[in-house]
Amino acid sequence: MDVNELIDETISSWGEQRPDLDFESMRVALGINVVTAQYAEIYGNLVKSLGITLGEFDVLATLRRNGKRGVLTPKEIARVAMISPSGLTNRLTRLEKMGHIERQMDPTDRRSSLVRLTVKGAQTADVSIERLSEEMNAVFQRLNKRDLEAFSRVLEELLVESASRMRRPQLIDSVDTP
Amino acid sequence: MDVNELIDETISSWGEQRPDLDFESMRVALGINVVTAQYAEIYGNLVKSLGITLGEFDVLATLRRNGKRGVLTPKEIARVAMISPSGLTNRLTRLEKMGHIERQMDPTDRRSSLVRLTVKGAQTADVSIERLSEEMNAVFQRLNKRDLEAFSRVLEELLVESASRMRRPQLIDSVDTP
DNA sequence: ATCAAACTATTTGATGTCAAAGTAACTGGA
DNA sequence: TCCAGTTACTTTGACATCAAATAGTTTGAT
Repeated sequence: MDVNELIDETISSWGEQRPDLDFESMRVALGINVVTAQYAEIYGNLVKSLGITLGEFDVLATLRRNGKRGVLTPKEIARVAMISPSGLTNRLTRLEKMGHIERQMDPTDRRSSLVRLTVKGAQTADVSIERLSEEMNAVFQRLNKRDLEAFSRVLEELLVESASRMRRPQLIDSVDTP
Repeated sequence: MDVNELIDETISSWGEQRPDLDFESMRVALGINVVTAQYAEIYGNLVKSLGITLGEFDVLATLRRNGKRGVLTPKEIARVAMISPSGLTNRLTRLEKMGHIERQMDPTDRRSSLVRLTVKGAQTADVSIERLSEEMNAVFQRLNKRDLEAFSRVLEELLVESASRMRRPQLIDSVDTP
């Protein structure tokens, strides 16, 4: 069974079970989720053959965008790559073992360090971005230009909207816990 | 710094470093990723207060869509929820401990089992879907109807397109490995 | 009727992530 | 100068996930 049918089936069965609710937007929300998962796998496979994961590519790319031998602090990388400090430490450790980056002392702040791409790391980043951008362009150039513009507009609004809905209070109120 | 700016910055710095490549579609691809991550957090928080994760909700929802005391085999749940067999076993074990589901022997096939929602599980599924659909509708009703239609069209095409690009051969060809 | 192949769910082992605690270093007001 | 508070990264511990191996069951070809 095809993924679009799976989504259709989900929406229609919810409609039967809970006719009091409106599931119109859920179709879109489900679609976004599935699209993301599918392309994460596709893009992941493109860099897998270089021995890295998509998360590790993110780090290499962040450095590479800062120059051929890009240098950044872990803090800055974590901010741009939107990852937790501990997650970044692990990625850096793996990348260091693979010889893609080097960690140096920050001469101006001994708490901090400087992360630098090696030549190998820069090459890996370059090959990766070539493959990824080619794949992305191949996918998107097939789409209707006008629809794609509308798509981008909606994405931007969704991003802005999500920001305003992020931090909510969380209380434990399980259905059988008073 | 806002997420849209982060994406803009990423695209423009790639353009400087690799003017030979085309990053137009990458903006959209990045946007989809970030939108998904942000809403996963938002929706995750909505069910977190019920003591479950979004993945666990997926299982409860799959059962609930099959009836108030929905019954399905693990195999069928795994297919619809798009999760690995081992991942499902773990989710079922957690849900069983929480009292949301029961596992029974399948009388017609002793390799298999039947998973049934408890009353508590059905309640949790219902409260969850009410919150989630409300949140989704609140977000999407703000958007331009025509843009949203275009958005859905693009999503569908992306889903179809991804299917044809999924299974690719993978060889190790790291940049310094002959 | 037999048994090899296929199937279903679970276990195992490895990976990658995060939150929170820990370590070390910096900063600025008293 | 001192030191309380802040900052930067790492470590620890807990999870969730998957791929591969496993155990038990069913199926179908002979």
